[in-house]
Amino acid sequence: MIVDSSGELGRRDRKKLETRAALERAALTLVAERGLAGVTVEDIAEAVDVSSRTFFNYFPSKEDALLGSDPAVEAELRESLAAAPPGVPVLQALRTVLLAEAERVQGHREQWLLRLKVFEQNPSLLPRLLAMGAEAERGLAAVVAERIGDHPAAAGYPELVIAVALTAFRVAMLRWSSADGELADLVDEAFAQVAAGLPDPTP
Amino acid sequence: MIVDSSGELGRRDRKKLETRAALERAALTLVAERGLAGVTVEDIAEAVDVSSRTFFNYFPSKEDALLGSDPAVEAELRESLAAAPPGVPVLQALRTVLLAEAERVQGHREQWLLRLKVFEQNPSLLPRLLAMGAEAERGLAAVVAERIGDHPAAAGYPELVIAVALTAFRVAMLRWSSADGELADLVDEAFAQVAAGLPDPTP
DNA sequence: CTGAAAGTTTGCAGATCCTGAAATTTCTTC
DNA sequence: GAAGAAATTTCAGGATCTGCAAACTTTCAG
Repeated sequence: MIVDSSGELGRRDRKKLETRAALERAALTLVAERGLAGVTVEDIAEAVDVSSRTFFNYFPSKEDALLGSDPAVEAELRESLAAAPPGVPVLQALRTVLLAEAERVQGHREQWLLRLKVFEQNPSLLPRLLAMGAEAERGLAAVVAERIGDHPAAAGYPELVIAVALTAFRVAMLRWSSADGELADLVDEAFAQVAAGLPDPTP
Repeated sequence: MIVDSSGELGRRDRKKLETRAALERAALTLVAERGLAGVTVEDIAEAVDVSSRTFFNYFPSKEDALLGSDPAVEAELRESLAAAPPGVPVLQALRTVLLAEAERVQGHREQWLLRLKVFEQNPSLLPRLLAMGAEAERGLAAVVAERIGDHPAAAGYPELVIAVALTAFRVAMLRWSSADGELADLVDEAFAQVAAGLPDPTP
């Protein structure tokens, strides 16, 4: 990636990003229309007017084009978490970080709703959706371990708190996809329940 | 499935179960030896001396043979949960149910450790591992919804508590795979932390 | 402007995955 | 045993995905 002083990309990299985005868009819309099995990689490549070999230069599989996973986002989550002031409890820090992420997702509402719709209609994709979090988990758990220091009483805590936090986020997203409202509110609500120890809701 | 009065299976069904188990075993050991990419479906079928088409009669994909997922287990989890006495809080009921499940897993320690080793060495399988829980989630969430009744304050609670509980179980399993000890203890510990609202561990 | 370096796209060959359909074998039941 | 049900096999074929080398585009230095 070549970046000039003002943060602009060169033509080459702009084209790359555009191709990638176009492939994602095409994959999402086509699969939304015809279902996962009704769309071949060739169809997607065709729609963007590149060879199917090129598709595989960008995504390792058809499913991956639908995920919208972005290594840059992961890295940013890690950095945000690491940047939280020392006194803040881990769960609280995660809540803040993921609320910011929720705002971002909300910013691409259209695309995410389409994506979630595709996931609903093609349950075989759910694994990948969950795994998207899973990849991030290791890295985030390492940040938490760093943060709380290394002592026996904390064994397993980093993995657990990260896994639970991402789970809360995911559940909030699925809720958000089937009802109107602010994703951030749903995320916040989920964290509140987790922080309270998930007591039975009182009618 | 034909079951005679004493709960025994006929020859046909015994063979089916045996074939299925043999395919799982072969898949696990071969992949543990050579890695996921180093083993073809044909290799697995060959090792069990069936045609590769038969493999696909049992498992929809190579990965699925490694999962050890069992619809019967899911059903049992749902029933156990539904059978918990009315007064018990949901999280507590889940703890009990999953502790029992932990004992069961511990009973197949060898196979599960091999399986988890395979997962570690082939991260592309992690999605499926997570998804195994995901399939169960819907059903379990429905049981929880039934249990707590339907009121606005509880929106999203069933999905959240189930997702978190299964996450806790999964984290405990991963910990268990890399250290000796009782899985049940690790599960219990994880639930205790969740019930306490995941406070920072005190050094 | 020009040519070389670097990076991207493409076509192609080929292994593997997975599915449908029909033929064959194995098991159950009468 | 013979009929029928169920499982397995064989076969054909479409789709996924990878490696490789050729062709093309962009970048950049001179």
